[in-house]
Order: sequence, then structure tokens, then C-alpha cells
Amino acid sequence: MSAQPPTPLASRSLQKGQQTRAAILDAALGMASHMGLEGLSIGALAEVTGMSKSGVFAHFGSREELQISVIREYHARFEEEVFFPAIDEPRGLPRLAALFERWIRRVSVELDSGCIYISGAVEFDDRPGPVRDALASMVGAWHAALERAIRIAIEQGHLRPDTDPQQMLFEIHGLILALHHDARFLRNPGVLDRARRGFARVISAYQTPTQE
Amino acid sequence: MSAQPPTPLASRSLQKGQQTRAAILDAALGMASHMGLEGLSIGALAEVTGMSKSGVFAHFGSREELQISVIREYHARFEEEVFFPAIDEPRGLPRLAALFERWIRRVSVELDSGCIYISGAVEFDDRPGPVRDALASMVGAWHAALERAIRIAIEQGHLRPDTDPQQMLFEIHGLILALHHDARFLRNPGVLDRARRGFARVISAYQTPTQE
DNA sequence: TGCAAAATGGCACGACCGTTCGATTTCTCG
DNA sequence: CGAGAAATCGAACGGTCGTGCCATTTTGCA
Repeated sequence: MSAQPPTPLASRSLQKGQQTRAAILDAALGMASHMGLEGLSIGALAEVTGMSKSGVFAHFGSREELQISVIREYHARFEEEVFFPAIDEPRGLPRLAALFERWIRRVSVELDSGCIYISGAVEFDDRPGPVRDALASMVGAWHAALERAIRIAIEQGHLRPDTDPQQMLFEIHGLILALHHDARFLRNPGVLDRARRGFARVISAYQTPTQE
Repeated sequence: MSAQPPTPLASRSLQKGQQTRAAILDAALGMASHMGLEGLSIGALAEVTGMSKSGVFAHFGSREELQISVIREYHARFEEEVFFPAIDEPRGLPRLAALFERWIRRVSVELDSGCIYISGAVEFDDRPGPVRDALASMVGAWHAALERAIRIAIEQGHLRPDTDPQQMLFEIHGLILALHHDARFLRNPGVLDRARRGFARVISAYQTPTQE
């Protein structure tokens, strides 16, 4: 839908269109971060980018496709900022800790605030359809990556062998959600350190009783 | 606004009006549980209750007031189902555990599913105004009640005296949010027991090292 | 340079929204 | 029972929304 050129000729004609499409997507991501995926409006998007409504519309074909594109774009940036840098860390606890540290920063930073994975999950938990499917797929991939990191930490002997990876992931995920809630809704300062302390407690509960 | 009669005469004229108002509010609560507070529509509400749009509208005066009324109604039911029954338990850990157990049931039950506190926090974290204020007030009251229960458990000697109540509340709240996320968005079964196990781990981390 | 294709703009449609207003029905109570 | 108040209805307004259609501009390539 976005990689193969539909016309047999003109193999590399993806210049101007893709460029403005990227600009629209960038604005859409900022808008969705503040107003949610359901708050995305083609009219408002046109106003921000200085284009006409139909000009914006033509790039996606439907509002739903726009929402899905925003989700994919968020996924790409999330990988870039959280997953890829952390995956360079040594296998086991260091990598898991790096994933968490970058995760909490991504969620709580004031700038382009708001995690679409979290707000989208609430918006679409009762709304079946392609948008929900795309969202669930991305969130599932991220959770699977985290679970993998936990399993590696077990294999490396950093965590107790009887650790339940899904249970541990559940508890870590809860810390992220509480961070998001308290930082963005309640505007509690210093909540980032609460998340870090919670993570340390989870780790210490599951790690092999070496030092101490 | 809802208790004192506005007219000097007619002291007990709150019969038919309040009755249909309650019916509307009941339908609105169910609708908001599924579509969110922003998904509340006066037209759809009129269709469900079999009234006219203006008939529904007249009971609240504005959509915002309707949303706030829904929040207050949810708060009342939350108190009724979670807070009041648990407050009868003995002070300390039993009471705290009862609060948590009723809380997770309220959040994860399939029927009129969806916690308005949670979905509302996401919807209004970037939207100032009276609705957000009302929501934050209710959530704040509930968190304060929980923190009080934790402090009592410390006083009773059930929890270690150096326990940070806010930190503990943060971690418990995370379990609830993760439960809500996994149950409603990911549709993971058995996630209720994950929340219970997480709570047990939090308790065991903060409780006084008596038995074992 | 010129031509086809891609990109964008302009305009209007139909649907739904919250809200207003005045008429009408229904209730409440002396 | 009857008067006055409360509750409800019906229709309409102004607005925003996503979307379709067609003219126009811009782009990219032979």
C-alpha cells in the first residue's frame, strides 16, 4: 500500500508526495499525542500544515488510514528512541533496565507528551476495527520484545529461574501506566523517580539472591 | 444544585423530574463506560431513553454539566461498591486488602465495564476545564482514602514504619491500571489473578517481617 | 522543453453535533 | 378540580466533520 508503485513505469517517483506526507504525519502525531487518535481532525490538520482539507485527505484516503499511519509512525519512532538503543546493551538485566529507563523517559517527557499506545488502548478498548487491530499489533510486538528481554535475563542467571516473565511484565507495565497517569493527569512532579524505585523493587524481588 | 429546592414554596416537588433524570444518568453512565466521557452524545442518549434531544438536554443545561453529573454518579457508585463495604473491615492490612479486592473487581468485571476514572484521566489529561477538575477531584479523593488506609496499616504495625505511603500507592495503582489495560484492551484472561499476585508481592515487600 | 502523471485546491453534500426557543403536555398541590 | 409550575417535545440554527468530484497547479521524466 505504501511501498510498491502502482504504475508499471515510473519506478522512483516518490519525492514530493512522500515529503509532504511526512510533514502531515509529523503534525498528526503531535496532535494525536495531545487530543488522542479520535481527536485527529483532517480540517485541523489542514490548518496546521497550511494545506487544504482535500489536499491532506488525498494522502491517506480515509480518516481511518490516517489514524493507522499515525500509529505506524509512532511505532517507528518508539523503536528508534527506546528499543534500538537499548538493544545494544549487554543481554540480561542491563538491557532490561535500559529498556525501562528509555521507556519511562519517552512516556513522561513534557515535550511531545502523551503515549499513543496508552491513550489509544483506552480509546479503542471497546471499538473493534482496523485501527484497534493495528494498535493491538504494535503494543503486542512491544510487549513481546520486553518479555523476550526478561527471558534472556533469566537465561543469563540474572533473574530467578522460576520467574514468571508475563507476571513480571505485568508489574513493570503497571509502573509505566501509573507514571503516565500521575505525570499527565495529576501533574505530580517527581513521579519519574517513583517509577524507578518501583522498578528497582520489582527487580530485587525477582533477581537471584547473590549480593546483599 | 441537587438537594435544595430552588423555589421557596413546594418543598418536596422532586418526584418525576429527578426520576427521569436518574434514568438518563444511568444510561449515560453505561454509554460513557463504553465510549468514554467524550463519546457521550445527547442525541444517542435521547434515542436510548426514548426521549427527545431537548428533553434530555433540559435536565442538565449543557453537555459539560452532563459529563460532570456522570462523573459524580460514578463516584457515588464507586463509593457504594468499593469504599463503604471495605471500610467495615478491621483497620490495617485487612481493610487495605478489601479495598484492593473490590477495586480490581470493579475495574475488570465484564458487565458495565470500563472505569471512568481511568478512561477520563486519559481523555482529559490535556484538556483543562470543569470536567477535568471534577474528575481530578474525585480521583484525588479516592487516592487520599487509599493513602489513609496505608497509613493506618503502618500505625497498626502491619507495614514497616519506614514505608512511603505514596510510593506504595503508586505501585498498587499501577497494578490496577495494568489490569484495566490487559483486561479491556488486550482481552487477556486470567489477568485478574496477576493483579492479585502483584498486590501480594507489594504487601510482602512492605510488611513487617513477622511470620515466614 | 513538453507532456503525462502526481499533487493540491475549491466546493458542496449529507450527517451529526450541542444548543435555543416557543408550544404543548404532564404533573403537583392548594 | 383547576391553576400554576414543571417536564417534555418539535423544529430549526450554526457549526464541524469526513468524503467525493472536478479543475488547477506542480512535479518528474523522456
